[in-house]
Amino acid sequence: MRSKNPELMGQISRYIGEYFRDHHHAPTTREIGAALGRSAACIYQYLVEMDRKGMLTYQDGKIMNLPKINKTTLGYFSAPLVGSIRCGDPESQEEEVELYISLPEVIFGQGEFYLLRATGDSMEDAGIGDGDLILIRKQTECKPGDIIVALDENEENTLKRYAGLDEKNGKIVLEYANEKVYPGKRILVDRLSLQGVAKSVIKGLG
Amino acid sequence: MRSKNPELMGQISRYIGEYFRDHHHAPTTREIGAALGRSAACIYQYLVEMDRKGMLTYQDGKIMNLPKINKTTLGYFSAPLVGSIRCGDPESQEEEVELYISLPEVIFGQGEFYLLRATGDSMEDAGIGDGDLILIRKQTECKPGDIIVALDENEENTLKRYAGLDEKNGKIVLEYANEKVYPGKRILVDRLSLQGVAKSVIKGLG
DNA sequence: TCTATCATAAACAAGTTGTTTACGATAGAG
DNA sequence: CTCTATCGTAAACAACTTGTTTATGATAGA
Repeated sequence: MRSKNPELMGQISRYIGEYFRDHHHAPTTREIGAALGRSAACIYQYLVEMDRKGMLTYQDGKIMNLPKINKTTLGYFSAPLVGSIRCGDPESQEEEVELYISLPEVIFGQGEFYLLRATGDSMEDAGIGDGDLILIRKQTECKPGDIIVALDENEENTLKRYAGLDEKNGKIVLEYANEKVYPGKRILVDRLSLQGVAKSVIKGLG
Repeated sequence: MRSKNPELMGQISRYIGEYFRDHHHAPTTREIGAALGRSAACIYQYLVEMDRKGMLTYQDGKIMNLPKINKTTLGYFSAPLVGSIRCGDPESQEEEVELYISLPEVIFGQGEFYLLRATGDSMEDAGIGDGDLILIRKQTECKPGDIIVALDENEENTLKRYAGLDEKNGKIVLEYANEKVYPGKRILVDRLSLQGVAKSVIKGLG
C-alpha cells in the first residue's frame, strides 16, 4: 500500500500561493508540474485529491479558494504619475504622463487617483515632506482639514489644507501646514476649483 | 477612395494602454474587437497598419512598444502584511500571514519586503505615525540613521533608529525619534538581530 | 456608375488547456 | 521473496483560444 506524497501536496499548495501573489491568477497544471519536476497529469490528480480533502476548490479545471490567498484577489487600480505639482488639470496633461502605476485597493482605497510628487515644505506638519509621493483621489467635494489639490484664482495648482469658509467675508480659507516655517500662514480665496483630495502619502526613507 | 478610420486607431491605442495598465499584458485581437464593437480581423488589420505607421510594434502576434506604456511593464513584488510589529521572526509567522500585497518596484525599489503597521508614537520625527504602514526590506546590514526592525536582547521585535556603536562600551545604540515625548531617549544593547530596514512609509490621510 | 478598399464572418492552423488512458515503477503486505 | 495496488509518467484526446487568411458584402469617393 503506497500513500500519496504529503510533501508534494504542500509544495503544490505553496507554489500556487506564490504564483497567485505574483500573477493575480492561478497557474496551469503544466506550469505547476514544470516548477516541481512532475507531470501535468500528476499535478491534476493531486489537485483533485486536494479538492476532495478540502485543501482547495478545484472545479472546471479552475483552482479556487486556496486558503490565505482568496483575499489577495482584491482589486488594483492604476494611477498616473503626473510629476510634480504644477499648473493645469492633470487630466489634460495626459499626453505627458509617461508612467502608470498599479496600486492595491486594500491599502489605498477605491476611486480615481493620480500620483504627484510634493515639492517644498509647506505641508510638513501633515506628514508630507519634500519629495514624498502623494496619492490624490479625484473628487469635487472636500471637508475642513483635508489636504487638497486645487486651482486657485491665478490658475495655479496648489497643495494646501482646506480650512473651510470664513463666515465674515465668505472667502475660502487655505492653510499651510508647517508652523515652524510659516506660522499661522493662511490664504483667502474667493473661488477654488477642486482637483482632488490627498488620501495617502508615500515617504521614501534613506 | 476610402481611408482607414483614424478615430478607431486612436481608440485601439487607448484601449491597449488602459488594458495594459490593468492587466500588465496586452489584450487579444478579439478582446479589443469586442470592446470596440469590431471584428477580430478588423483589429488585426489595424494593428498591422499601426505597426507599419510606427504607432506600435506588432510582431508574431504580440503587441509591443506602445508609447507611454513600455515603462509600465516594470516589475512588481509581493509583500506579506504581517500585522503590527510584534515578537518573532516575520518569516516564522508565515502561517499567520493572511494578505499578500503586490507593489511596484518603480516606487518601492527591489528586494524582499514585508509590510507592518506601526503602533505608538516613538518614531514621530521620522515621519512614522501611529497606524502607518511601514515597508521593511529584509537585510542583515544597516547604517547609522536607518530605521530598523530588530530583535533585541529580550527577543522583542522593535522599530527604532540605529545610531551606531558606542565607542566607549561597545554597545549598540538605538534611538527613539520623537523629541517631544521621548527627548534624547536612547537604548543600549549588546547584541541585536537585524530583521530589516524600513524603506518606505505609507500614511493614510483622513 | 463603378471600383478600390473597408469591414465582416467564417474558416484555418497552431498552441494551450484540462483530462483520460495505458503502462512502467515501486512501496508495502503477505 | 513475491505479488499487487497504486503512484507517477508519457502520450493522446478534445475543447478552447489565439493569430491569421480568405471569401464576401458594404460603401465612400472618383
